[in-house]
Amino acid sequence: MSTASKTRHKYEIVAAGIRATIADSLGPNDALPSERELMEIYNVSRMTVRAAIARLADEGLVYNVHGSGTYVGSPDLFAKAPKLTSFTEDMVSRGYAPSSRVLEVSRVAAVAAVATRLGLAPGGECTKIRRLRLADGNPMALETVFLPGEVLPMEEFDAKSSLYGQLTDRGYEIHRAEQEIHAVTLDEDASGLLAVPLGSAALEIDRVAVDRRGHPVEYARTIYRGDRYSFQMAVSRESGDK
Amino acid sequence: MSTASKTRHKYEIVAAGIRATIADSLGPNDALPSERELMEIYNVSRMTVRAAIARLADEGLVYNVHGSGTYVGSPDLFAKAPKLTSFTEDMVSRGYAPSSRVLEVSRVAAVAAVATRLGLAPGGECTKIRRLRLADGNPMALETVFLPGEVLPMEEFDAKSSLYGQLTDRGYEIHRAEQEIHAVTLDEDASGLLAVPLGSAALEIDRVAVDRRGHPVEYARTIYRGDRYSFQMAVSRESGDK
DNA sequence: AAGTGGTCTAGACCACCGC
DNA sequence: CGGTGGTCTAGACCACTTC
Repeated sequence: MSTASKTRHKYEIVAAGIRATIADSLGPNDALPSERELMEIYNVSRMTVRAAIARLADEGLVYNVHGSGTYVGSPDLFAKAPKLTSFTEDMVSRGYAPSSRVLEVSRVAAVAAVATRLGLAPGGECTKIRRLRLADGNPMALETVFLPGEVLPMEEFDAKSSLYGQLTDRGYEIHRAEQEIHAVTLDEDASGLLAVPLGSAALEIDRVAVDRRGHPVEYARTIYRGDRYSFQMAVSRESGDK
Repeated sequence: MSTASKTRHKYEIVAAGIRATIADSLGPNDALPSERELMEIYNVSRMTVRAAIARLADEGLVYNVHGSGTYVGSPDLFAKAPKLTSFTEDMVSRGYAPSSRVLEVSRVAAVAAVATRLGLAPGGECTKIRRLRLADGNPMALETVFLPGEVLPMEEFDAKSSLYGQLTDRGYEIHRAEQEIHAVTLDEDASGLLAVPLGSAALEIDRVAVDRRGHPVEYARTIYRGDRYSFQMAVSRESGDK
């Protein structure tokens, strides 16, 4: 209730209003008022209504049926659109209390695999941060992050605050990322840190994050305990050209 | 070249034109003509130009910078938007020749886990299809699909043609899905079929696919060999409410 | 036939970027 | 400051669904 009043744009106001209507009085697959009705309700033009609905549809909250109407989506499919989140954000959204134990902060020369992903010359300077990530105090993941030296020199890293926040403050706002998800079995080192048996299954997520202009900002390799973590996402058919 | 001429809408024509321009003469991070220039080039209104650009931006082909311009995206991030694909489509896009060996087709009563996901009453009738999926003739994945009985009775299943195609033909077009990705270790049965050692790591992808109205059409559990398969996707920040 | 969402026009002003 | 994308209006016609 009484959400932030930071709604600058009209379509945000309309979207918030529709959200509230759904929460108050609509269930899955119920029809929303028609776009023309919404125009009158919110006293805006149709394009503004459509911008608001498009936003909600992106989230999976509603869906359109041409010639019929706009409907409330199924609750299972809410808010699962693949989104780029930090470990902290991810854990909070899952209902865990996140914390960290820093294992290593160092300045290293990029090996080929890292240099390629970060667009650096081989041997280029980068900052390496290795952290054990905890959820509700128990090991959840083992994360190794590489950042180009100029993005965040190791001396400037503050282990106590959000890495993404620090990057944003320094003018490197992450915009999108490419991720690759593998299944791996844990070696002695990783299984010890994650407190699971040697040979346990784990999800390894490799991520190259870039800023709005496509310049690499971060290469992160995170190994999640297979028994505690699964990756969830909603996908839709046709997002491509056809 | 000389793509299909089925471009009914103006924004599709504009999008195709921009695509061609990029392919012909632009590289990553080059600027597109401004929206107002594109209006004149294609003789359309600005909203139509923006609809075309929005489509291309969805695909990751271009990105906008407020106050500056629209630019060509980095090739690494092309066409990786998480998309709902069948195994066959997925393998083809990865450059493999897909094939299948049907292990089981049967009519079963839905156990609780299946009934819940498909929105059926417990014990409701459904069709179960279990297939070994091959890529270039070698085992890649083990797939178990459950379909509500009325969606596809087991007698009607044609092992030789695409399941998704059969569903579409019967009026059950899949629109979106929720997926959950786990890391697992393979038991004796699965490791034997997939031709890898017992205890190997594998990716298990559980998927509930629904039609445009949110009705479940398919529940599929697919176990991919960890040594051959990884899941790749591009994600962007902010797709949610803020 | 009536109502719905989908596309489209021809304008307008605002917010942001870079010189 | 001029140019860019972002939002917005007030209309219009088309394609589709529903009765």
